Amino acid sequence: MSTKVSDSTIRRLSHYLRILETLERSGGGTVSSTHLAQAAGTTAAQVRKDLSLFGSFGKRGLGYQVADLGDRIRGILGLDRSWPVVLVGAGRIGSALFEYRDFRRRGFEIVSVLDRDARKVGVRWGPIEIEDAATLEAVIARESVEMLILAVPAPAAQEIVDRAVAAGVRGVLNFAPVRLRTPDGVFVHNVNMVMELEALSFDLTSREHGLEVGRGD
Amino acid sequence: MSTKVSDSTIRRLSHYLRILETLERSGGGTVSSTHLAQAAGTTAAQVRKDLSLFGSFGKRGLGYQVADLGDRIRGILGLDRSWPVVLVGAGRIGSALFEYRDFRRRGFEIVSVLDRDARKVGVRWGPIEIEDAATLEAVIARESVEMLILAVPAPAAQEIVDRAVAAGVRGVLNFAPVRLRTPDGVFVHNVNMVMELEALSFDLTSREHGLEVGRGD
DNA sequence: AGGTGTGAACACTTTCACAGCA
DNA sequence: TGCTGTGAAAGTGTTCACACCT
Repeated sequence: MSTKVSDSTIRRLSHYLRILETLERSGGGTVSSTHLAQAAGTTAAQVRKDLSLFGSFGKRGLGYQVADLGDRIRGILGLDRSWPVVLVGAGRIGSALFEYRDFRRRGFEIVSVLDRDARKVGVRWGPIEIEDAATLEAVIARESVEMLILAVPAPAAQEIVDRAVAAGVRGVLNFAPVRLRTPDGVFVHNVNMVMELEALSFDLTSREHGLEVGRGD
Repeated sequence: MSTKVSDSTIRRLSHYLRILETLERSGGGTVSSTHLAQAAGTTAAQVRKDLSLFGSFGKRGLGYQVADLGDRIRGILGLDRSWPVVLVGAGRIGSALFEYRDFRRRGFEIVSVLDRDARKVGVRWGPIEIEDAATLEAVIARESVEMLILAVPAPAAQEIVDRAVAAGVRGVLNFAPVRLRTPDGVFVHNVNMVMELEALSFDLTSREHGLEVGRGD
């Protein structure tokens, strides 16, 4: 029960959860791995393998209880609680993230926004007032924050992370296009939109040159 | 030369390219796979394997010519051209993406922004005027666009994609939290920020329960 | 010596196929 | 019968180790 769990499995669990929540809203009942797989764009065997890494949640012949499975996955992912998050960087991306409703809906609450720019410090964003990035450590302590969203320019990113980690942060969602160095026990997930467009560019380019991938006609 | 190339390889190529461009700016010369690997956070063997999928770009005993390797990777990724892109959705995320400088820097140019909301249509964003989403097909034809950035609410996403694909779009960067259905030959890459936070939540939660991962002390 | 290119070994992930319970 | 849970097989991706070129 404490073996290595792959990143893809976690992403799929997150996806299953989204589907289960839709089902919860429209009544509940039970789902089969086949149904979940179809909705998530994977296979029934994959769904069962993913879940079986954490326990036996279904009933043979019946499937999974929608509400129960939802609870289980929330438990696995650590979503049966609320996560206070600090956002560093009040630029365009930071602002979009701050307004992003789905974060709060899932229990991630941005409790403080910091920026280095003196012209931004003090500005109100809804219920929050932008604070000086110099006070990062104090804010992390004050809010007991373990997660940080980093939306600052690349050159500033590493310094902020170093300070945040020293102040107790253990997880970072990084939007800056740099590979951050962190000690063991600190987790970084990167969102790099340029990289995604480049992957798309590759897909379109290779197809043009005529790869196999198949259309058939 | 036309074998299957994994997604991870493409992402790493994109990363190598970023490093090479930094090196280009600071003089050029040559790099070894070891050096590249270190900067990209991977292994020398991995770098060589990745590159060898596309050809032999290095000189034994010497390494890779920085400028040349950059050109090669740009060629592989299809970045030796400019890509016109249509952005659908002029909300918070759309706006942040529109202002995102790194897109243009890499040859992705947002040539048109569309929105369904009549109050947004006609609004100027710098050199561009927001157009009505109803004209999607016309815009795609007019601008000869093959790539779409989707930043609309989840319920609207599938319809936009269907229409865009029918009008000739072959690649979509999707920010809506839904699995899009597309025909063969159309590529979709998803950016799901909630999913990333949930993965972080899992990381932090599992560590708390005491997994192996190792800190040692 | 120094560093690439690559087959072979290894590790990890996904799929298969079926035993077993409701 | 229907659908889960899971070992075993197949498939993918990564690392090793070394021949070979400069």
